Amino acid sequence: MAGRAAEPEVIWARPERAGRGPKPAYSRSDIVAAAVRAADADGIDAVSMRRIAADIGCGTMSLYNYVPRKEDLYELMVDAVSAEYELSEPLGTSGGDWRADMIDMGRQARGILHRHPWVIRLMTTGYAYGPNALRFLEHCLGCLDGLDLPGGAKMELIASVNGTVMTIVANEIALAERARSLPWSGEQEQAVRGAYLMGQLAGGGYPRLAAVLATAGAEPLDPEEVFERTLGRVLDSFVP
Amino acid sequence: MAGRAAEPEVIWARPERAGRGPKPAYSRSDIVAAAVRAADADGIDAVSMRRIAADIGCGTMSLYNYVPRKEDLYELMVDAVSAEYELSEPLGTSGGDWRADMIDMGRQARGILHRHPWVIRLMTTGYAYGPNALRFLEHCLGCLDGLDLPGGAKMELIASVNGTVMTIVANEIALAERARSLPWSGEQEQAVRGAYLMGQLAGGGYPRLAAVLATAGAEPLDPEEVFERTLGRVLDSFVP
DNA sequence: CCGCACTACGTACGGTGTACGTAACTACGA
DNA sequence: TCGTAGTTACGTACACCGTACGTAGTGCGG
Repeated sequence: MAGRAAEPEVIWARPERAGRGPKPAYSRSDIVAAAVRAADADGIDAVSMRRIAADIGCGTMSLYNYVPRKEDLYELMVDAVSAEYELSEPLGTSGGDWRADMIDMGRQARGILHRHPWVIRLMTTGYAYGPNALRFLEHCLGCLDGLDLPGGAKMELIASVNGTVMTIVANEIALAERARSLPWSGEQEQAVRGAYLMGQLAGGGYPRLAAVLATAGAEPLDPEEVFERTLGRVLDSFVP
Repeated sequence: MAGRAAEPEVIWARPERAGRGPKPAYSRSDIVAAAVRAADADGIDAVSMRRIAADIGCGTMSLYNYVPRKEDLYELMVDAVSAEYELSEPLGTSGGDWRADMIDMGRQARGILHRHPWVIRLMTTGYAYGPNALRFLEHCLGCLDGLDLPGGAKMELIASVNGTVMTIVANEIALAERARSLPWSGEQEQAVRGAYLMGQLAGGGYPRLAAVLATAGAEPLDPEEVFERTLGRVLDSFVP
């Protein structure tokens, strides 16, 4: 019997190497790195077991010795990417300014999500408790050490910052990511959708929306500015 | 030549019925309704062209006369579901209290997302400008009519409310949705993951996290309470 | 009334995740 | 020390996916 039974398990609790058989020719991190590379280059849908196996240079089914199911590979990918956080030790980089620390975390998260847009799709499907996620949480709690807030509220603050960053970046990259799976270019898509929207607005059925987009939509707003402002608002909402 | 060329187009601009040939046997809304039913019942991954065709009672490829690509079907599904908003006419239900109106919108959004959890996956991939989305935006702007805020800020407020609701509900249903694609039950999954987490916390590597979860995690917190509190914070962050 | 755009549908292609069987190899228990 | 159990690698096969393409029939616009 080759594969182990389909018992409930968590990938993090599964040892990478069992003591018995021949030495594995590859490693779990090789596989995850290849998957991340593929997703960065061609989107999450391009991550297939066959492609990764080809990249690594092994047979497709050999991967299942390292990763029991593709879902687990996703989970490993998300955690691998959250290793990119630079978590200054032992506390925040600002020497006690929790607000600056959380803004730094938000900016870092934004950078990570821009480098790996597929993370958004994966994270909305659930997993967020790998080793690196735990280190991240612990670090954030450390930054909030001096803050006079109950523990639950601190967790909510961290979750709000993360969630806000994710939705903002999701908006920022929506068009670009969507264009990846389309048979035409992103510019064409934007043009066609813009034309449709303008046509609808010209119809007069949405007067307020038309007014807002006519004035505010005249010059496109700076993404950095929106990001900083929104993040600031989130923090203010916890400690005004 | 049967299919039309792969030119950039938006599903909303494509007329459902062209004047020339025989009367279509089905309708776009039939197909979308079947897709929504399938997604509600078995998750978004269960929505396949073959299954919908079987539900409808037609050949698989006939669907492509109504929906050029599956992505467009997704877009139609999202908009179909946003028709479930009850948008009181002509303004908010509260006679000028924008705060109550936006809270109502948030609660309705939460209900919709709980009824159709797959919407979260689809919306993070982009499309949000179908007819019902436009009606929703226009309505929200109407609710904010009396509010002294620039148009851009109003749009940010609406986006923040929507984004917040989405991330909250994503967390609320993460486990349940994840369990759908697993070969074991959600309870087993939760048990195994909880055990792993407890083991990690017991290791002493995450003292602050362990402390927070030990006190705050003793009795599980009420989702309604978290939702209302978070939503309130978002509104406060715009107009304190 | 003719022609053509449109409908419906079957077949087929290239892709997916992964169950299962086989053969080689190694570390442990006796 | 040696047999054997468990692990590794990998090929084959299955069921499913989206959809390109071809064909036949239908009914409106010129």
